[in-house]
Amino acid sequence: MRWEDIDSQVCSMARALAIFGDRWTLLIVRDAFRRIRRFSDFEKSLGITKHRLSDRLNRLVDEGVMKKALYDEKRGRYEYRLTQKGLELYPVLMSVVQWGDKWACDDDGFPVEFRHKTCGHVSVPRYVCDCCNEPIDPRDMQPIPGPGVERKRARGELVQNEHSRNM
Amino acid sequence: MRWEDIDSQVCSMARALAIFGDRWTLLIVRDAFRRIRRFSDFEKSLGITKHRLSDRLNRLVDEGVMKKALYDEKRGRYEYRLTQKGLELYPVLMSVVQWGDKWACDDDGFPVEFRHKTCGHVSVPRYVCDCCNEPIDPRDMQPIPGPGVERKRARGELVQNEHSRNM
DNA sequence: TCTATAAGGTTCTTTTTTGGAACCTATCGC
DNA sequence: GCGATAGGTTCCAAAAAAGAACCTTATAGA
Repeated sequence: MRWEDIDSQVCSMARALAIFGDRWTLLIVRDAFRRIRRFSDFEKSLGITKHRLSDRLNRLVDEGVMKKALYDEKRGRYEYRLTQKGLELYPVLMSVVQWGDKWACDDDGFPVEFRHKTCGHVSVPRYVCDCCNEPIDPRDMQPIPGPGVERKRARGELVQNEHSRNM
Repeated sequence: MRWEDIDSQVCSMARALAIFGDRWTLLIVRDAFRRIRRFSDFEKSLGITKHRLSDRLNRLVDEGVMKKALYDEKRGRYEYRLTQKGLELYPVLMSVVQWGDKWACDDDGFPVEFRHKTCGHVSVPRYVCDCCNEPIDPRDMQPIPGPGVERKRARGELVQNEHSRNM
């Protein structure tokens, strides 16, 4: 399968990764969360080539993850900012950072921690069930087909077992 | 910067993405969570070429995210299973899936939901502060340098402002 | 006025990485 | 013996990425 067809899978993960699952995109989003907004600042921060950066920023704008905002009318200069769609990538970034802190760290320890302004403490956010508030253990999560699968199945659009690859 | 040097950044995210931030790896891990274990089953599920799959599985084993387990001594056949390091990618996958459910969905709705066996309810896990249990808003999280940055800075190893790209 | 510089790109060329298909090897069931 | 199966490897063409050079407009400074 070509990567560009990956989002044809009935799988939210495949469709999400079609947008940000390449080499640089998530690092660009990371920088955007760090309030980097201008082309040249992304360039300096990432060490990415202009070509690639231009391409990735445009793609993020096309996908609605970032938006351009004019900041210099004379020269037609735009900043790149996260949209709501982009802001909601925060849990993705946070979980990647936490995993990296634990498993891809050098001997000096993790590079950064976070203070939760609301309560004032250094926080290590955790994933909990929105119902019982208990931390999630993968073995306790049982996948069940949602509407996106049931409706397609009712219309006979799914090949055998395709519903089983729908995480 | 070459992608293969990306993990030299003092950034947990860059170092994590150096391991699983390419096109296929996270989809392979997804399948592993779905109890797919054998080469040919990954191949069928993903539509990836053998070449690529072999390469990615070996890399995951090298990185300690998966391990090989002999299941047919005669033929020297191995299964690929997640290690603890791999199992702890669950929040990453889950947050990607949730984002995809919300933002990369077709009109039929999300393909899958999850029942939390512990409490018996359909659950949408969320990130909360481990201190005050409130849901996390990105704007409330203030990054502060951790030991991985402070120690390097004390040894004079950081160039100006490098600590500021350490998420 | 002339020149230099900066931002935000685009173009060109070379390397790397993919995708796709064909091929290989050992064992098993018949 | 004969085809099927699992788990690869090899080869080649196509796509994507890296690196450098170049372009355009505007503004700052000599």
